[in-house]
Amino acid sequence: MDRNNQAAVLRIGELSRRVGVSEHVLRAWESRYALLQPQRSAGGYRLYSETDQNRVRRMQVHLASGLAAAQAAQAVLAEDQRGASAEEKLGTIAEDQRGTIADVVDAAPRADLVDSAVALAQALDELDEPAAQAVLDRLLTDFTVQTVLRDVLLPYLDELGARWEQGSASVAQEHFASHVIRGRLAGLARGWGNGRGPKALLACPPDEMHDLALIVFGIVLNRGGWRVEYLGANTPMLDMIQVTSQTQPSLVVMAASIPERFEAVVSELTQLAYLAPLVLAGAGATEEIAQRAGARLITEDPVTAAERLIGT
Amino acid sequence: MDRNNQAAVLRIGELSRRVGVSEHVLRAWESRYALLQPQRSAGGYRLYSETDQNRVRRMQVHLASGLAAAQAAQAVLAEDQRGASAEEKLGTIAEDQRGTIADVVDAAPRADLVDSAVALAQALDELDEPAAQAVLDRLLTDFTVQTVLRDVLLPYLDELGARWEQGSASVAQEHFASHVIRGRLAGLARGWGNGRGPKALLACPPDEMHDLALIVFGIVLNRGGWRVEYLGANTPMLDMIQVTSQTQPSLVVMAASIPERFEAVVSELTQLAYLAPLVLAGAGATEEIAQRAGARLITEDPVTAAERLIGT
DNA sequence: TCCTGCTTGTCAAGTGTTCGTCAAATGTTG
DNA sequence: CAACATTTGACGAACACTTGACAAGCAGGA
Repeated sequence: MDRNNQAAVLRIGELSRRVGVSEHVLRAWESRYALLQPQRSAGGYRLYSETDQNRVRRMQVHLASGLAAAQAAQAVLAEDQRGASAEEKLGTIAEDQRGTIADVVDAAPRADLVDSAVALAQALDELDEPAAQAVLDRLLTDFTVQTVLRDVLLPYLDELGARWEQGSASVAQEHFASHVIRGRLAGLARGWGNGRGPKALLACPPDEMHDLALIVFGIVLNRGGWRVEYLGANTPMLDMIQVTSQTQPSLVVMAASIPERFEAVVSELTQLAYLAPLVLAGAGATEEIAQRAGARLITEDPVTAAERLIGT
Repeated sequence: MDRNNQAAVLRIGELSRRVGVSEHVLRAWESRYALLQPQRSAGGYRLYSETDQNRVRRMQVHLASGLAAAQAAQAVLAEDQRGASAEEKLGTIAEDQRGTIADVVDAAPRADLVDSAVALAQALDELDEPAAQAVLDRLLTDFTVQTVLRDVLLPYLDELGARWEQGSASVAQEHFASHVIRGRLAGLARGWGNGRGPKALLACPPDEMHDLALIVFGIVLNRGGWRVEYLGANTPMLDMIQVTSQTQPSLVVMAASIPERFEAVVSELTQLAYLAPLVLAGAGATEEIAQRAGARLITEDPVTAAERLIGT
């Protein structure tokens, strides 16, 4: 609604910086596929709006999912035709919901998954919570939790992280998306301490703030019958050691996004590995550190790793 | 309000010094983009007001975010057009603040509430997630959401914070409790961007990490029909300003636990207050800062404050 | 297997625009 | 009188535009 009549204020250089696509390519996409139709300044400079920025983002999603440029652009334009505004999007999705009641295991075709992934990325980028929740509702009725986590949420988080590093995602977008996703994950995690299966203790080492993938791991583990005890991001090693010796979990999992987080506490990790089987995970987990600490290593994505652990 | 008819007293040199923009550039922005329309002294000297100074500041914000000068100026002027309406709304909100306490009907006797609060604290302290969830389930069926938030969760969080400061709560306990509570709150917050009521933008200033009370505030606001847009802890002021000017909320609420968080960004808060009615909340919100920033103040607990705002 | 043709990202050259900066000559303030 | 401002006009670096071409990658066919 409020977002419809947007000011066209971005010149090509800035847009290029924000989305990480070269100016040449932006112009090529415009002339070859009519992906963008920027306004022009008095002197003939292209002026892009937020909508244009968004189109480019969706273009990138499609490219990443393997489409050729021409088809990716076509898909973006087709999406726009179906209703660019978030409100309309929500309506469309709501209507669609009566069709498929989801025959247990991923009955819906793969294409729907990609569509939804794109719609989710768009809604989150636009800070549109209702649309994002609607897409997530849809996903969780149409597909298994594992599929949604592995093929939609984790890839989106990776992509967001990458955009964040290159400066093309704003802090606001990152916070907003994290909050929405964290909320959904919390819902899936509810009661994961319950049950009679083996118990896993999950946490991130000091200064590590990214715990979403670890929560995903815990959720899948729990669905396989495990009990989960969760201490979250940035947990002091002293607490880890105390809690471990107190509650005696069958497994301790620590995740970090960069090796430095583990390296800073190798000696404590070693102690911890004495108290319970220890697994290091995340992009920060290296063979070398695991060996030094006497721990095991997880290199796959959290969902696959957890499934392996529960023997599915 | 007091911003409309301001004394125009700054000569160009002084303004230049204050905002760190050369006199040449100030004149260029005036002639090229009509960013400023200073009054003139008898002899033809430019005389600027606080409003002009503010405009320059916002111009700088947009430049810093990568816009070209012409577009940055265009954005500032567009904001001004809407700024007026935001001022009016602030008056409306002030009127709505008549006192109504609304102790809604709670089915179960008060004693049960206290019992449950104690049981919850115990379960959380013992890292017993199933027990904590069970108590929360019970509470939420027996009492209103508002009551649970105001009389159980918020007091527990306060107490935990206090124990934390004096060192009698472990990091593990603090993390665990935060995670469980955050998960429940996220469930209650689901879909809070939905609806047709006025929209509130919620966030914490840079370096402020405690956002649970702010989420509580948003939940109660949403139950009163408001839409909530949530950016969470540690949000850069640049993002606040951008999102505010983009989405035009009826109200912006920022919360911090200590005054330093606000002090560090007073000038940005002032800019923000110009874009939309601004409210400061939390233990860090002081009368003095609110006045300097041109913001309002919330001193009560989040639940009561939100109820007041929605006129319950 | 090689060839062919299409797609798509990249580059260059030459021209035009934007915007901060500067200078010169003149006037105002206190 | 010193310090401060005014206007006009112009300059150059950074930025952007268009046109046209080129090469890597990849499909399909002989």
